[in-house]
Amino acid sequence: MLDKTYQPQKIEDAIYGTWEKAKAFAPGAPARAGAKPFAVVIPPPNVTGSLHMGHALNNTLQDVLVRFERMRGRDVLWQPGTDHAGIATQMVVERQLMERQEPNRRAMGREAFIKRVWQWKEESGNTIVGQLKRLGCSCDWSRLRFTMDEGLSRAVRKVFVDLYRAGLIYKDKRLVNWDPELLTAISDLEVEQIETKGHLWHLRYPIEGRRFDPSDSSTYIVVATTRPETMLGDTAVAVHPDDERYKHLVGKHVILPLVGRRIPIIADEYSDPEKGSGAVKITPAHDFNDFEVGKRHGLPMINVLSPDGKLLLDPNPDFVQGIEPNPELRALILEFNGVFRFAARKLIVHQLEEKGLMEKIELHLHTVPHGDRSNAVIEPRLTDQWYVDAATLAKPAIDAVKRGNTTFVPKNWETTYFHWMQTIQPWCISRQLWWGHQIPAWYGPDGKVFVAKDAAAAAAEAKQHYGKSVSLKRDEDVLDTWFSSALWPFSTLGWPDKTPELARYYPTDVLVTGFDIIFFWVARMMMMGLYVMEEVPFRDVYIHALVRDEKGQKMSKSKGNVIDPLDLINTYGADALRFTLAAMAAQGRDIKLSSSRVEGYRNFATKLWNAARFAELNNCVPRADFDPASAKVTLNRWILGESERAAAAVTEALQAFRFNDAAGANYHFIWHVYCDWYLELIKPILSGADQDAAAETRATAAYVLDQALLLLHPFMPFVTEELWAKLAPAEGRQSLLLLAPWPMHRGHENAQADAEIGWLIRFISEVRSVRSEMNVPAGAKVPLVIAGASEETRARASRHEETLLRLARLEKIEFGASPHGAVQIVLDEAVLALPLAGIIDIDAESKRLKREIDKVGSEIRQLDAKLANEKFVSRAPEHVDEEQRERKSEAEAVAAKLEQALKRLEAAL
RNA sequence: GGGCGGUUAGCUCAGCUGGUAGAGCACUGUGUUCACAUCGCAGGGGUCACUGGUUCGAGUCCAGUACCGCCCACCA
Repeated sequence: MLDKTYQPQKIEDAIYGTWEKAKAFAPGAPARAGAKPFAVVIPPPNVTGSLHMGHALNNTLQDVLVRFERMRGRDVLWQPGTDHAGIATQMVVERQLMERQEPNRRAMGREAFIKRVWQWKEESGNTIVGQLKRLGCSCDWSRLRFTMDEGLSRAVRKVFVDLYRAGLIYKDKRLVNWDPELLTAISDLEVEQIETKGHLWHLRYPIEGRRFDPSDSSTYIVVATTRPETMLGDTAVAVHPDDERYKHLVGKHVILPLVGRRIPIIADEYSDPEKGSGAVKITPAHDFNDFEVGKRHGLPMINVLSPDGKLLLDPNPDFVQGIEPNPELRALILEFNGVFRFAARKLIVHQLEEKGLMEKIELHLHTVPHGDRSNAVIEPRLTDQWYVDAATLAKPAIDAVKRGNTTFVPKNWETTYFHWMQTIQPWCISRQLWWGHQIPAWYGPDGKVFVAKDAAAAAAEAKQHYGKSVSLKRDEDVLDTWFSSALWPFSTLGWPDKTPELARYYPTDVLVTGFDIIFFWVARMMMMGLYVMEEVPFRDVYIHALVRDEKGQKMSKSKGNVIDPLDLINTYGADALRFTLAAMAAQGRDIKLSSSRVEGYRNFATKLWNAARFAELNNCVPRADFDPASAKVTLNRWILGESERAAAAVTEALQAFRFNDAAGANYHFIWHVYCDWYLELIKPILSGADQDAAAETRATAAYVLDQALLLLHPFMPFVTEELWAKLAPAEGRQSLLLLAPWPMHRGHENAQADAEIGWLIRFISEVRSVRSEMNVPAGAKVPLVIAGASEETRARASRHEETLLRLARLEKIEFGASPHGAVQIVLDEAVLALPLAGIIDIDAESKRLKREIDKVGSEIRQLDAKLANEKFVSRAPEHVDEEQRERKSEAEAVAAKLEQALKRLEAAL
């Protein structure tokens, strides 16, 4: 016996255990040897992570697709795994060390630290795997991979070496985005531009050879800057070549304040006469634009900041270029050195003000680059780093999407993809971290680099190069986490080995991911997949929304607005959460999740549960010998057709990634068709005298419930699997629902049955509606007279008499003339009359009829206008025209009947 | 500065290729009929942001306007 209500907590774990025990998620079952493969790689969550709403959405959608295709007979591989998430993980462990007051990373040394991270990973790294299971994900966990597994690491090294040899990875000294807190370079994508209220300082740079006088503007040139502290590294002032204000100064020099360095005034088109003062200070070592200007003009590049963002003025020839070191300068260096960059800003502004070198200070709104992990202000910094020639790799990746080898859903994301790929910059892949794939590059005594798959290979190369064995030093840096993620679709399948899985499941079928990582991940998988495998990594990319809170805010711990999916699972069950997310997946950009929605779908699961309970109580058991095509009872023929239509709708929607439509079709069919109507309508049959009809109905009810479980399973796997098992299964029926075959179209629709049951439903609805409107007590049974009934109506009414009596709460049904003082309902050709004189208010009924007449009347007027319009008649397609005419004649018939009804009523007065 | 998206019932949102505006929640009335009160039945509520255009016909296509949001970009 089923419990009275569905309690997900009681069964979910057990159900999942059953699936795992049956190894039901594993691909390659003998039964599917000839089947077409269907492969999906999971976007690997960070090992540091726990399940958040974004994961819940992402993995629900994948699981829906995967379960759908598995049921459709495909040989499904859903490849799971986790990502080592370099910076994030390293930060977590470092924080842990700090909290426990243990020696920090540097104190314990690289080897010990990495060991510690691994230890942490083993202990708590896979919590998210358990959480994905709670969500119901049917990944093949036996194939769980981690980006730092030996196999995947080997793939990383091989790709690095191959790209290096092809000239597509190279080392370069240029400005990078430097995070002064994490002490590493980061890629452009990891920089967030944050709008900040700042200042624009207008500095006076004295012109060489003219005695500086604050009141004489010809003795100096004004430069505007948002970063006065970098002036210590200035090596030029640039003006636009066509700027008449400054033309005469080009070629002259200024004396850099405080420092005393002599720097040129140069003409460069980078300088924008509209901005600031029109003259701009050039600091090639601390600004991306200035770096380019510096290269064009051969300017020195003077670094004035330490890696951690403190002033660092080395009194070496670089810094003092063009000046003799002098006591004053030495004093300045002593004062400035080691001052943190923001304090240095104040210090320098103050000193300039004192010397009359500050023209003015304006408030200024501008964007300031921040590290997305540390949130520290990023410093452009001149360093040696490794780069991927992304522009070259991007070309085939662009073409593949243009040719349609990979398709984005929704399509408009392709625009975003193209735009970024076409303007792609070199990808900085080295990170000054410890946790990650150490770069397979070794340096000889003279600094020559040897890139090889391992130390031995590098040593061999070096030996050949130097003619003797030398000791090599390995590059200390690790690779950007996304480098290994980019290989995910093939590295998880065993590449570089030629595994059977690689041959069978690459390219994968669909990638499901959020739009926030199109650049980070999707684009890079495209580039690497095409380069390494010479084939796109996936055919479709389904881009889903971000989940936000009820107010549309991005969920974040600091805002405290995080909804934990596990809380929702605990309260409402995994099925309810999954169904909610699928039902809301249509939204283009974001999903505002509210728990009332989840609660509503929990109720839906309960509804289904109770429908199953009804089936159980009424002995509706699936029968192996039941043939839907042989059903005779109209009601059964109708629901079989409805079931077919629902199956078609769900199938079609899922094929088109229209998750919300698929969920909606299920919801509507199960609740509003099967429960609201079918189960109510069959009650009289089940308790009726016709044993054959009752038996057929029991079998049909069970069969259609099975169909519903099948169709709903991808969305609500737990409750459906549980019910599948509990409803005494028919022989030969697949014992696990998740492996059962998806409903196929068999053509059970029957127009006659649809018409008859449609009539029945309208009959009941109309009577109920009028009863309610007329305030007829719900419990009161009233007689009903059908006037003007056709033969068909008479037949239908007698066939369904018991049902009508029960559901419309009627005392009896008679045929004849509409009695006086009755409430009258127009139903097709007939009039349903409820003789309620004495119970109801004749006046109110008269008003009701008049309202109805008005409504139909205005519809007729509208249709008339349309049909009288010559243009409509001549230009609208025939079927539309016909439809309108038909609608009009129907409306006119109804109007006539209503008029008659009103007359009869008034006659009674 | 570019690009993209949003504006539909009190709230959160559906509405694919243009042809009588939908769902969930909330609300109102009513009901303890033997699956379900996590429920049933009935109902109220929308000039689909605004302006113009295309069309026989526009929530749906086009142009523009106004707010809101996101992404990208080196703007001193």
